[in-house]
Amino acid sequence: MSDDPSSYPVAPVQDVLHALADPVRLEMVRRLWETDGSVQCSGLYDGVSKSTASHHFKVLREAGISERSYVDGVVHHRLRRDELEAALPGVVDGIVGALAHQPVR
Amino acid sequence: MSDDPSSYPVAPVQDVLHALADPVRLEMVRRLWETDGSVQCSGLYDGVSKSTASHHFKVLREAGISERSYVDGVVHHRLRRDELEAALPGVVDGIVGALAHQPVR
DNA sequence: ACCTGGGTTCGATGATCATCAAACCTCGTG
DNA sequence: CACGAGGTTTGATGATCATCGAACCCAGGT
Repeated sequence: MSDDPSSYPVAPVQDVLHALADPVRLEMVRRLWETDGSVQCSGLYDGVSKSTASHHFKVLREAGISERSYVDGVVHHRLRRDELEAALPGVVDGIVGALAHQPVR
Repeated sequence: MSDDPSSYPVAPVQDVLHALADPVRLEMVRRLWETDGSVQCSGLYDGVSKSTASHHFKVLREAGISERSYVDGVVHHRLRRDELEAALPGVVDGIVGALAHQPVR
């Protein structure tokens, strides 16, 4: 019912960093990263409630990191790779890459 | 007085991101970035008190981002470029690069 | 010894934020 | 229409954290 857009321009670096500096959101981004295309909400988190997850999706969206779409009446998310790469070349790539080499938290 | 080390290993990605996701610290890193070598504390911030700055230095140090040294009885800081590049290739580079292209906050 | 300049630590305060449950919305299907 | 599955919004709560002043420490100089 809200009329907030399904995507925003990539926010200033600082806001993007803030969006990524949370374990739940970082994991969401990690899962989005390894999926080309879009994923259903429910597949992007565990360990937190639906409402908390929804909050995190909003933060990611408003930072211009992810984008929402409706597929078969169900909400999907995808990573805005190209826009991110244009605004912050190498950054998300490097972050997700480093995530792969370190113990899960 | 404290006996905390002058440098730490680069922390997990998430902690590094948290350390960078603050305007004061990000500016400190930006200034360190454009200086090869070490800088005196006082040259790395403005707009906050000494105690606040000291707090931010500690966060950066504990995340393994910067390193402390004593030159002429005065505290200096330098960016741990190589260690950061090894742990998070392209990340700090990309962040500071993006900072240059966006309005100051 | 006294001061001063440059940093740090402590304690307190206010702001931000992650989290949840409950109510709500919106489809699609029986 | 009623119901349920999947998300969102709201309001409240507790935790984290940025910020400051004040006290402190540690050199150098006078």
